[in-house]
Amino acid sequence: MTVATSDEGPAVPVTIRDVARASGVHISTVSRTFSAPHLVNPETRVRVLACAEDLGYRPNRAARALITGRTHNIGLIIADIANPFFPPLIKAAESQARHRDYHVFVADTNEDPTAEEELVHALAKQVDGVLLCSPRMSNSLIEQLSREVPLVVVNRQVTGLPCVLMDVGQGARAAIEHLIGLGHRSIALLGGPRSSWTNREMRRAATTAARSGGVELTVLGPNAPTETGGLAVADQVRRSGVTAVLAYNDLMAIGLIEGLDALGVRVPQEVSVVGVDDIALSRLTRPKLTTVATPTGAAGRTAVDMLLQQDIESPRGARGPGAGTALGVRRTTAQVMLQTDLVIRDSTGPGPHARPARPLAAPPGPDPHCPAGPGVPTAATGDAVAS
Amino acid sequence: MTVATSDEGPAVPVTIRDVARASGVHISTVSRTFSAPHLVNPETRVRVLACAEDLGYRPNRAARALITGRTHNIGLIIADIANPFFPPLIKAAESQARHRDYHVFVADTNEDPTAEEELVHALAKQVDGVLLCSPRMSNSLIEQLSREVPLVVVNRQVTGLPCVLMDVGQGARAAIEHLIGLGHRSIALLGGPRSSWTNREMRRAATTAARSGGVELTVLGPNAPTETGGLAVADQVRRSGVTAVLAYNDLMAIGLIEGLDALGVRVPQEVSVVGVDDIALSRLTRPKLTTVATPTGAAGRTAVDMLLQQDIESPRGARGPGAGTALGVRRTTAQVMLQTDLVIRDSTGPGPHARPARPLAAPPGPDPHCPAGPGVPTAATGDAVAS
DNA sequence: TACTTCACTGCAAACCTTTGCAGGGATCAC
DNA sequence: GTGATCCCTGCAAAGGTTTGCAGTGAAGTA
Repeated sequence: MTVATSDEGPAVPVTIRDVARASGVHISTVSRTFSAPHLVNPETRVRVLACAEDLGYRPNRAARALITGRTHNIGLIIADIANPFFPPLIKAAESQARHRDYHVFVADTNEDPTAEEELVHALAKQVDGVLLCSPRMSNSLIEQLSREVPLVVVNRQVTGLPCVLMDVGQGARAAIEHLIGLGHRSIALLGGPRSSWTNREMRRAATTAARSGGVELTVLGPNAPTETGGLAVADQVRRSGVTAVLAYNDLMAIGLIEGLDALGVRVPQEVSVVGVDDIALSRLTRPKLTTVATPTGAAGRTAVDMLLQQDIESPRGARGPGAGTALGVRRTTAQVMLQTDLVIRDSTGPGPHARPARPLAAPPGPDPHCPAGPGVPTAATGDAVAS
Repeated sequence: MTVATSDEGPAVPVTIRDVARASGVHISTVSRTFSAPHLVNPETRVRVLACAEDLGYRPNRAARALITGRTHNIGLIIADIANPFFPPLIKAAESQARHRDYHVFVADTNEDPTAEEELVHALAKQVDGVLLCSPRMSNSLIEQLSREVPLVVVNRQVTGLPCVLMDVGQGARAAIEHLIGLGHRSIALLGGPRSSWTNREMRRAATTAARSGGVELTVLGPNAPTETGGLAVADQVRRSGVTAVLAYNDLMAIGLIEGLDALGVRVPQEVSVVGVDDIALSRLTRPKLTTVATPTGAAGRTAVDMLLQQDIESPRGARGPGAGTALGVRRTTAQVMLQTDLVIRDSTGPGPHARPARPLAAPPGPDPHCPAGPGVPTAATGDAVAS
C-alpha cells in the first residue's frame, strides 16, 4: 500500500459569482449565458464562456433544482440488482432518459421493503420522479409515497398510479399449456416472494390453466427468487413426483436444474423445467432454458416515458395562486400491460409415457375436462394485490 | 390499457415554513428539531414533530445540502451493470454506506468514456463523492474531474488519487502457472477492452509468467468483455491450436466455452479455460469454471471507506478565510491492492500427452528455462496506464 | 436584591442559482 | 426632434434550509 499526499484536491468550488466577477458582468448575465444563451449579447457570451472555462465553472445542479423545481434526474429503485432480469431494464431506461436529457440514478433495496421506503424519501427531492421496480412494500405505502414524489410502478398494479405490467399471467398459461401438450399431468409451480405481484398473477393463471387442462398443479413456496432458492427446493421437487416445473423466474429455474442434476435427476428427460424472464444466461446453460420472455427493455422505456409525460404536464412545486390550498395536481395515470412470449428451448421435453417413476407421486387429478383448452383470460382484471 | 384520472397527485410540497406556522414557532426551531433536537425544549419538540407528521413534512435534502455542503449520497459509476462482476461490489458498497448513513446512487455508462465524464459532472454537486469503477476514460481526464468532486477509483491506477486495485497480475500468474503445471505448452490470453487497466496488468503478468515457464503465449484481442465477446473468438481459439486459454473475465470464458462447444471442441478435454472474477454464475455452468476470484465485496467496502475518510477530513466547500485563495485542500491519497485467488474447478484439465491434436498448432517455445518458477512480483509497481 | 448562568428561541445572513421586472442605450420611423 | 421599439443587462426576490449571534426569561448564587 502506497500513501501519498497531494494538494491537487478538489479546488475551492467556483460559483456563478466568481465567473461574474472575472468577466465583469452581473451574475444574472452569467446565469443566462448558460440557461438562456439567446438573451445575451454574443460578445458578452463568449467572454463569459471563456471565463467560465478558465475557472472551471460548472453550474450547481442542486441549487438550480431548488429554484426551477426540476433536477433532470430519475430515480430507479430495484429489488435486487444481482438479478440479471434488471440490467436490460435499467439500460433501456437510461437510454430513453438520456434522449430526453435526463440522468438515471439506480438504487438497490436487497428485497427489503424498509430500504425501499427509505430510498424513496432519500431520492424524493433529488429527482423528478421515481421508477419503482418489483416493489416489495405494500400498495398503501406506495400510494402514500406517491404524494411525496411522482412514481411509476413496474411489475405491480397499484390503482391510481401509473403502472407498467408484464403479462406473466398469459405467459404462465402458455407455459402450462406447453407442458400439458407435452404430456405432463403433474406439474409444480415454484413460487417467488410472497409480496410479489408477479407471483400472484402467475399462480392465479397457472392454477386456472392447469384446472382447465385437467392436470394437477402443486404450488411450492414462497421461495427466494434466486439460484439458491431454486437449488433449495430441488429435493422437494423430486419427492413431489411432478414431471414438470414452472419456476417463478429463470434464476430459480437454473438453480433447480443444478439441484436436480446433483440429485441425479435429468432435465428434461425426467423433469421438464420452465423459467420466466429469458435472461441472457438462459441461452447459455445446458440444457438451454425454456422460458417465458418478458419485455424488460420495453418496460424500462415505457416507464420512463410515462414518468416524463406526467412530469411535464404538472410542473413540480407549483403552489396554487390562492396561497397553498392543499389541492393536489390533477394528472392522468395509465396502466400498460406488455405481452410476454414463451420461448421453447431444451429444458422441456415429453412427459412420462407411463406414470411418474418416483414412488411418492400423488395420484393424478380426478376429473380431466378438456385436454388443452385455452384458459379464461385473466389479464388486466386484477385488483390491488400484495398486501 | 386502462386510463384513469385522479387528483391524488403529489400534494403541494410542505416546507419547514408550513410546519413553523402550524406549530407557532420560528423556522429555525423547526430546523433544529430535526438536525439538533437536543437544542430544543422537549415540549416544543413533540409539538413540532406532531405538526410535521401531520402535514407530512420531510426536510428537503437538496436545500439542506446546499448549505451544509454534504448530501450524504455517494455516486457509483460502473462500466456495465449487466456484468455480474459488479453487483456484489455495488451491494457491498451500499451496505457499507448505509452503516455510515449514506445512500448510494448507481449509474451505468455502457463502457462509454463520454457517458462517464458526463455522469461525473451530473453527479458532482448531488453527491459527496464518486466511486469510479473500471473507468474507460483517460487518466488525465480522471485527474481533472477529481478537482470537481472527490473521487475514488476502482480497478485503475491513477497517481495522486485514492485507488482500490485487485491484484489481477498475481491472479494471471497463478492461472498461467496452474496451466503450465497441467502440462499445457501453448496458451492464449483473451484480452478485454483496450482502455482497461486490468487488461494491461493481466497481459503483463501473463507474459512474464509464460516466459519464465518457457511456454508460448498468444494474445487475442482486444475483445468486448462479454459472453458475446468470448463466443466470437471461439473459432480463432480453435484455429490457433492452443490447448489452454486465460480469459479477461468469466463472462468471456463462459461465452468461449459455449462457442467451443458449438464447434465440437470439448472443455476441458481438448481445451482448458480459465476465467477471472469468480462470478456466481461460474459455479453453475457446466463444466464449472476455473477462475481467478477477485475480492469484489472488499473492493466496494474499501472504496466507500476511503471516500468517506477523505471526505470527512476535508469538509466540502470550505472557502479559505482569505477570501477564496485558490489553494486546494490538502488530503491524503492511499492506494490499496487486494489479493486474488485461483479457484480450480472443472474447466481446466491436463494438457495434451502428445502434441496438440489440431494441425495448425504453432511449435512450442524454443527455450524452456525453469519448469514453473514463480514470476517476478509485479504488484503495485505499475505506473499510470491506459492512456 | 443583584448578578451570573443556563436553556431555549428568534433573527437574519448565507448557500447558488433562476427569473420577472425595469432601466439604459441604440435604432428606427415619422 | 420625439416617440416607439428592441436588445441587452442589472436588480432583487425567491427557493428551503442551516447556523452564528443575540435576546428572553427563569433558575441559581451570593
